[in-house]
Amino acid sequence: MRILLVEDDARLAASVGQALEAAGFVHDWVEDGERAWFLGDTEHYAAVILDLGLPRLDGLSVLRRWRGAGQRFPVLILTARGEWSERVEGIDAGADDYLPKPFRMEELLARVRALVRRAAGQPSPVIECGGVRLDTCRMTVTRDGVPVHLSPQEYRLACYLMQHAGRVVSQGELTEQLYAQDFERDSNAIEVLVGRVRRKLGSEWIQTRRGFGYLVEPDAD
Amino acid sequence: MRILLVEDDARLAASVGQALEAAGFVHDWVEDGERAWFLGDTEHYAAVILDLGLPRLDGLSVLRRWRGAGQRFPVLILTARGEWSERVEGIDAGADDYLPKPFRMEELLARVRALVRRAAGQPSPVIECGGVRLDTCRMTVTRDGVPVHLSPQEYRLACYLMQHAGRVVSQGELTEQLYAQDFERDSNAIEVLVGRVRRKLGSEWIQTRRGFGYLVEPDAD
DNA sequence: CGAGGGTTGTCAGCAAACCGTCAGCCGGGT
DNA sequence: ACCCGGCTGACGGTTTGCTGACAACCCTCG
Repeated sequence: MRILLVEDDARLAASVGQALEAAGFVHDWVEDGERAWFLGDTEHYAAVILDLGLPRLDGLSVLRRWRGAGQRFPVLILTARGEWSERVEGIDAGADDYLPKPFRMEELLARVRALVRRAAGQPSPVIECGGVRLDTCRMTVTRDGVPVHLSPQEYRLACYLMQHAGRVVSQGELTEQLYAQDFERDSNAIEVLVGRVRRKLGSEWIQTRRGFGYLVEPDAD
Repeated sequence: MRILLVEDDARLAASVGQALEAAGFVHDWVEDGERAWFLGDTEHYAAVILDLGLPRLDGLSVLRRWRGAGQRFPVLILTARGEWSERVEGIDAGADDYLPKPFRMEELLARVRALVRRAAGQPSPVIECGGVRLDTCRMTVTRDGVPVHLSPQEYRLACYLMQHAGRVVSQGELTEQLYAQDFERDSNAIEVLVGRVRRKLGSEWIQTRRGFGYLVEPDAD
């Protein structure tokens, strides 16, 4: 689950980044609007955390450019003061959520989780597919009611596949979501990871669509 | 666009209702959690505005019940105090957004608009022609309900023909679609491919227009 | 500081699937 | 009958994905 963090205050960015990693997200951090615009336009993020006061290119302008270019990823806006007119402006510019500084790190994480979930069309924090239940708040996984221990990377893979259950997810997409941008392209790390998750959650749980990617079936509903 | 408003303060409900109507929404108003739960489960809403402090059945419980029952509509939570732990709890219970009282009516409307916009559905990813059903998300194909396995290239061919059902598609066009530009011109690869697909999906399914190309019939509708 | 356990990417070997090629066949239109 | 466009079965080189072993790395604990 890859997040773009746009924040020029290095200290704040560091603590947010740390919290994101601890919560199981991978993140890229940029400090100015120009670079944010470029990355948002070229990479594929599950969500963006966007500070409004930025050097070089203002946050709202970046957001409008993204939306103008058809980018759909959810955006959470951070700003120093909770001026309500600014909130409306931000939301109408295409933001999906708004958080005034100062904020509790827990709240930021909850909102990011909610955004990612919602963008994946999955409003509940507990996802269930084929006997596997994943609680995104507690970061726990059970299979047929039995707790299963997944390593962080395994958890991220299972989580992403479940959030996109019913859709084939390519290796490239997984690589983008699970690793930072400078990861070596032709590695079989994903295959190995899939193998490890299969061993824990059942070999049939992740299906292979040869030549296209992987798929987990959603529960009927 | 129908909105469910769950709010026990009659005065506030009236002014929110008025604002919603002015913004072009139709709304139903209920005052207690029991009735809210019932309506949310039986009617179909574009979004729900949910107050947390409710008589008879608490707002968070209502939300959890809805989500437990698989209801997907976006929910915006209202609550009297901006207690951060409550926000986290609400969002993790499956809410899509959160607004502390007191709030500006404009901000509420902006958020509701954003929620409705985001929840708007996508077109169906399933194509069907002559008993063959192709799911572009799962990349699966069934014939008369029976799953059929197609290789990547076969899948692409079937997909392209179905997307252009009712039209004759030439071999040249198929070559352009399925292969890189430098593909050898006088190869019978397409013919072989068509043959393989026919064996799996029925020999009549792809018709030959000698000298022109291939054709699959669209379903009448 | 070092041992030990857990995590995760790399690598090599393997099995299966994939897919273009080819040669020969078929069948309809002139 | 003849020809040309299309069909088909067989073949094998290549690609793809899976797996076990291994090593680097990062913890924690003694």
